[in-house]
Amino acid sequence: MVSSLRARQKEDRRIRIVASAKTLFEKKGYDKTTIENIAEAAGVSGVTVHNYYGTKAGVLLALVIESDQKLIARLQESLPTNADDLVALTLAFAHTILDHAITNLDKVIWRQVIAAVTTSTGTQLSKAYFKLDQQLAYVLVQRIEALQMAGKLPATIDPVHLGKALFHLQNARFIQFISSDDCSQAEIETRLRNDLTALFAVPAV
Amino acid sequence: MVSSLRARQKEDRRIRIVASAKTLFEKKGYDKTTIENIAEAAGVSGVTVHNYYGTKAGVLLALVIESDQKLIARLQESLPTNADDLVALTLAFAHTILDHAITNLDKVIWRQVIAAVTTSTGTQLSKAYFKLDQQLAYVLVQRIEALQMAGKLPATIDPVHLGKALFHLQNARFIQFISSDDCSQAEIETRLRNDLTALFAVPAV
DNA sequence: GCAAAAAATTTTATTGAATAAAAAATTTTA
DNA sequence: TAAAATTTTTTATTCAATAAAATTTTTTGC
Repeated sequence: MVSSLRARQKEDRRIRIVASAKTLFEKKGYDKTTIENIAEAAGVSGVTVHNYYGTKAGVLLALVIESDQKLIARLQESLPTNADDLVALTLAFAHTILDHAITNLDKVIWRQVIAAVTTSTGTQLSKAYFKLDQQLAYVLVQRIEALQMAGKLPATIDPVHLGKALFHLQNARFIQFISSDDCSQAEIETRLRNDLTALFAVPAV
Repeated sequence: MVSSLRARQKEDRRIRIVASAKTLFEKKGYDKTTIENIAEAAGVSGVTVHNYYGTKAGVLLALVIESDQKLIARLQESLPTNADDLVALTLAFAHTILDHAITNLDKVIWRQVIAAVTTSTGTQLSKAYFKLDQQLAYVLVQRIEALQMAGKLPATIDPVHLGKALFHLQNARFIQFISSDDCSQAEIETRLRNDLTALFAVPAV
């Protein structure tokens, strides 16, 4: 048997639960959507939703993981391999991420995502999320390597260290972006630019 | 009246609630401590705890804000004004913060703090928390200014931008530290050092 | 093809967070 | 000291989360 009836049914339910949740979160908002609402829309019992995803935030995380996989694909093809410099590259990277985030979910929901990821350390879903974060960072690392190959960065720099540092900085600004209702995308990109300008002006010891 | 009886009683209750919560969180852990437990220990009703702090996480936040005020004081006197270079300064800054964090609360509780801060955007408590974060960042800015005055940093650099960037990076690593049970303080400090070394090796455009 | 075994879902029940409204108690103030 | 104002407590409800028992459905062995 390639995949048992049971496995197919399970997969089916997973898909229905996540799809129903996405629709409801968008329509009613995260807080006003109950597990029971999701369960009803998906045609399962509330306890089944818990059995599958543990918590309401777990369902949200599953949904974000799906969307993040698309983001990585988008970054891998759209992020230029021949950027002029590191500032331009990092800003393009951040721009794509912010853009993707805000077109998919609103800030209130993203806050729940951050909260869910930090509190549910150790679970399958949070591990999957962190893995995607690593993949995201690695896209940047690859472009930095290309930049270095093109002679636009000193050969002494470790691209992995640099990529991770820039990713963390971008991520910190991302969290700041979603944490405040009145912080525009343009504003956060300006701040990131200021970060980079200041950091790169520091001479190596 | 300097302070009415009512105001004094209110302040008294606040103190009792936060103190009881701290004791209980340490003894039983955050999850196993109920609002009712805290209320009982503080000699008030459960609803009063809600009226005062909104949520259980709100009580935790109040407790962290207290502790963070001490941290700022500690940093202001102990963080050297005559550091050798920016790497040493930033690492000393991070070290003090990590040290303070881990001696006051365990990682599991810190995760709840991060979650609470991100989800409760707009509340009094989260505003107070962000304000302390700013003060923390400003301590670093001041030391960077001193470094610049001493001729150890180019005069063209904006100390505010640089300080904020470094604070965000430090904060990102702090969150990574508390997000994993098997990530030592030494390990995170090494990572931060790698971040800084890589970033400062990038030439200005 | 059928019956026993295995697996998964649903039902049922409980705890605790969060919130709202009414009731009760206490402090203020006139 | 009595009325007014404020605050806490009581009471009640919704929903997340979890556990255990009961039920249904799929597998598997014959």
